[in-house]
This record gives sequence, C-alpha cells and structure tokens, in this order.
Amino acid sequence: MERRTRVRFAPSPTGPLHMGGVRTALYNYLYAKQRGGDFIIRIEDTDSHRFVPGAEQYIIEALNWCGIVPDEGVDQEGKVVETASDRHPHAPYRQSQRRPIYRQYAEQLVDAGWAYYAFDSADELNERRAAAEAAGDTFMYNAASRGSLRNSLTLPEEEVRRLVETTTDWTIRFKMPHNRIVKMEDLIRGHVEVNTDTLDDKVLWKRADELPTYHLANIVDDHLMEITEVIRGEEWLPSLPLHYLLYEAFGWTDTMPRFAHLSLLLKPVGNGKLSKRDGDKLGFPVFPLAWKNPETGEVSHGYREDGYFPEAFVNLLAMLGWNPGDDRELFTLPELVQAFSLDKVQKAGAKFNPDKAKWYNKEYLRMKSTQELTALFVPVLESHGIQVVDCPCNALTAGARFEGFGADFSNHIFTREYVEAVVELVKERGTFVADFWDIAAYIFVAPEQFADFGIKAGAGLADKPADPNRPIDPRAKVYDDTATAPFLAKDADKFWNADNAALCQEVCNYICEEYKGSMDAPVLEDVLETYIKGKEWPMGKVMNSLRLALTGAASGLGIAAILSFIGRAEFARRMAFVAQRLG
RNA sequence: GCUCGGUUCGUAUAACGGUUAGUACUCAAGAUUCUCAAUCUUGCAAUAGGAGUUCGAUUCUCCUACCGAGUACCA
Repeated sequence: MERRTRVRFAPSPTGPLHMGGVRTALYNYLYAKQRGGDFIIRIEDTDSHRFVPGAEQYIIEALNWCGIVPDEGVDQEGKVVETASDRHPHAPYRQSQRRPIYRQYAEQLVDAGWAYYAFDSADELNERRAAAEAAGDTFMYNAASRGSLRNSLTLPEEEVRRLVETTTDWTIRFKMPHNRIVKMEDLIRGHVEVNTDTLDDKVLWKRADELPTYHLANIVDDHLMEITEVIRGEEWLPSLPLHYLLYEAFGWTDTMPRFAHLSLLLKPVGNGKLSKRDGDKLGFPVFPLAWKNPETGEVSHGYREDGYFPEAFVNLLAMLGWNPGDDRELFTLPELVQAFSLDKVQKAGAKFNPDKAKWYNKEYLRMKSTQELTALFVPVLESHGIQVVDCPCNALTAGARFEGFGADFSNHIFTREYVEAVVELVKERGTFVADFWDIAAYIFVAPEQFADFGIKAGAGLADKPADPNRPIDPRAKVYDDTATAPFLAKDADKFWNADNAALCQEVCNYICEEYKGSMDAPVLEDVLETYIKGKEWPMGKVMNSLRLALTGAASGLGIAAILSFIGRAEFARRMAFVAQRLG
C-alpha cells in the first residue's frame, strides 16, 4: 500500500546550477535517503531556445562534488545511471529524449474536454496583452477571453481539423475551469486555496517543436516515474493549482505526489534573491563550481575552486532554512540524512551569510587530518615554487641543510614530514588550505621585504614623516615624536632599532654557536626565555625584533616554533640579511 | 495592478498560549601570549505596527505596512 519514496530534482540546463538549486537538490536527496527511497535527476530541457552547452554536465558534476548522487538519472557522459535493482522502466531521464511520449497525453486531455487547440500566434497574443495593459488591465487567456480567440472552442470543427493537420504553429492549452476553488496542501506551508478565475489557460504542448511545456512534461513524467513527493522552489507555488487540476484531468489524483515548496535564498544585504552580482560584489561564490560562460568567456567563482570543502558547503546549505530542532550546527551528509525533516524547513526566505559560510569551512578544516590537509597544501606550495619530496635522501642536493625535519632553503626543497609539521602548526589559524601559505610562507622562504616595523595599518598615526636619524630603512614609518605618537614610537622601538638589532644578533650567536641542545619548539622556548631574561633584556623587544628579522612581519607564529623549523643555519643567514638590509 | 506566499537580535534560527525570549555567526571588551591568530570569559542586540480572542499572545484571528514569487508557445 505504502509506495516507495521517489523524489526528483529536475533542473533546466540553461546555465550553471545556483547554490539555491543545490539546496533544493540536497533537500530532495535527504528526504529520499532518510526514507530509504530513490533520488532521481531529470533534465528538463524542453526549451530548445535556452539550451546552454555544458550546463547539464556542470549540474551533474556539481551535485557529484557535493556527494548528492542520483539513484536514477544521467551520468556525466549522459548515460543512464544503473542500479542493481532496477532495469529503468523510467528512462530516459532527459525530456528532450522523451518527446514522443507527450503529444498523446496532451491530446487525451483535448478529447476529455480538459484542453483545446489554440491557433493564435504569439504576435497576436502579445498585441492583446499590450492593448489590455494600455487600457489599464491585464489580458488573460482564460474563461473570460477564450471565447473571442481563435481556438477549437470557437472555430468550426472542419476548420480546426484543417489547421491542426496543415499548420505547425498551434498549441494545446489547458481549459482552466471557471470559478472553482482549488484546495491544496503543501508539506511546508499547509493549506492553500486559489480561485481558478485568477489563473490562465496555460500552453501544454507546442506543435512548432513538438515539445511539451514545463507543466505538462512535469506532471506526465512525475506520474510515469512514480514520484511520491515534489520538493521544489517557491517560484512554483503559483502554478500548483494548475498541477492539481492536471492530475485530476488525467485521473491520477490517487497517485498524485505530495508537494513541498521551498523558500528562496536571499542576498546578504538589501532585498531580493541571491544573484551572481551579489557574489561578485561581496566576494563570495554563488555557484558550487567555477563556471565559464561559453558565450562571453566570463568566469564565475565556485565554492570548490575558492577552497571550500564539499562537506562545509553542503552543511551550510542545509542550515539555510532548516534546523535540526536543537543547537547542533555541524552535520555530515549521513548525519543530515538522519536529522532532516521537512516540517523543520523555514517558510520565509533565508538571507545568505558569507561570514557563516567561512566559519563552516574553518570548522571542517580543523576536523581534517594533517595528512589530508598536507596533500591539499602541496599544490599550493608548488604554485609558489616550492618542491615537496617524500624522501629526504635522494632529492636534496649535497650541502642541503637539515635541522630536524629536512629542508633545503637554497633549493626550495622540503620533505613531506616538514610540510606536515607546518600544517600541524598552522591548521588552527586558517579558514582555507590556501591560507596556510599566507600564514607560514616565511617558514619556506626567507623574507625580502620588511614590514613598517610592525606598526599596524590603520593605527591612525601611521603617516608621520620618518625621522632621518632614527629609521634604519627609508621605507619604514618610524616615529620618535613621543608627544604626538607615543604609542607608535614605543611600538616601533619594540620592533627594530640599533639596540634591538644588537640584542638579536647576540641571541642568534648564542643559539647558533654556543647552544648545542634541542631545536624543538618547547625546549627552545625555555632556552630563549632563560637566556633573554638572564641578560635582563626586555622579552617583548627582543622577540618582536627577532620576528621582524625572521619573517619580515610584525605578527605571526611563535619565535621558538619558527626557529624549530628553519634551524640554526637559516637563522644566521636571515640575521645577516636583515643586518645588511636594515642596519 | 491582480493572485499567492512570507515577517523573532545586523544574519541564520530556538521557544506545548505562561521563559529574565535561548543558541550560532558577526561585532566589542577582558583574560592569556614574545606579537598576531586561536582559545576562554563577558557584553551589545529581536518578537514589523494596530486591533481582537484569552486570566495570559512571539505563538490563534483580522487589518495595515513592508519583503518575495507568479502573472510567457521559460523553467
């Protein structure tokens, strides 16, 4: 008695799939999997004018990346997806390939008095619309007007037959009943009623290309494919009465699917639905994968290419308009399957929040293993001219300097172990894998530029002219006017000046020549502290100056950690460089 | 215009008709540190407006406002 759950995602291949579309597909998938049912992808390509090459493949690939894989549908090569249990009585899954199916259904409706042939040309109808609009009202092709138009209800039978047989630009239209209240149930919105007089006689089938419109194809295919629930975007709610009536007209009410209409994804700021433009403006992708417009060549960002994990993308999408009923926010796909419920889906549209999206990625990044992150980081390193080798023995040149992990600074070669240790150190600090480079580039490459002595941009006082006596580098913004910029003068002092330089050099000499112990970060940390405090030097000054010398920056990783990576020889080299550069 | 849908901190959301209206993101402050980040603590901040039903309304009803969708031989 209970039918097997079967839902479908039915995109139109008119362009790349928008993240809102992915969410719709996701909800369908979750609903089906939770009930042990089937998730089907059906390509609705009945509009021959709007076909975009590559769009269908894009859609499949995008869903695939998210882990939303169909039980039935087409794969990336356009082949029918096979499952063990099923010989696909429902195929094909592309509506353009189902063309022969639809005409008979449309004519069945004509025979039953639920539809009629319409011979009005598009131009004629546009004229009527324009005229009505000029007169201040709206033209609708329905009970009120169909009696005065050219169709099989007004023309003599002979004429109708002649036109149907000899001309090719007619359509079959649904004969919307007059003054009937259609009562509908939506799984998310509850009871909805509409009077049919506010609806028009929709075109169901077009003789010109012998294709159905969405409405006919949708009902026929959902019926033939034994769909039990239709979960789709809110934009379809206004045509739900038509769909109800079509099921009635076909006599399929007993197997009519249940409907759920999802609210839209809205732009982060202002009003309106999320669009590509918002993404460009605010710097976040609106598409799952990057997309190159085949006509303009324009490339749009994708979550995948921007460094998002598919798990994070799926998770954040799921939480946009749905909640589990408790405070949990992190869900894997299988967990979502478990927890999902249509009655926890929000009725109102959800504004997309790019900050929260990043937060999700950060959370998933932290959950990844160091090995996995390293594998993703290696290509980033390579793009910066760094070579990563699996074994330190052969690949490093003679004279390569090793300290701990294995690094050859002069030839930009590092072992995987070294990279893994770096990842371990920085994984808490990034949102994307690519951030690791920004955080830790100086672990691989010595700095050539030095920050403005650590003075924070935006500190508000950073535009004073440099004192010719104090600064060591003409580019540096250093201040000694303690009356007007005491904070900055003090801070600049902390980072670099002749005194600090001397102290740093002493630290370097000590570590590189006298100190023979371990270069492990925790040990080194104690050693440095003991040494500096023993000399009664100010920790802050020395450490920050060292950081500037070693990294070129005023902020970043701990000094001991940095030294534990670069080792004594590189330490000495960088000190020599900074001395020559900054004096 | 008409039809349908929607409205809780800036955002996403929670709250049997009874709560000091909760949580997360963002933001701010403090703690910590050699700096930054992370972390921890604290804080800012909401029931669109008006009637009605009720002992009691974020929750139910109606009106207004605002937002969205649809109004194609597009999906």
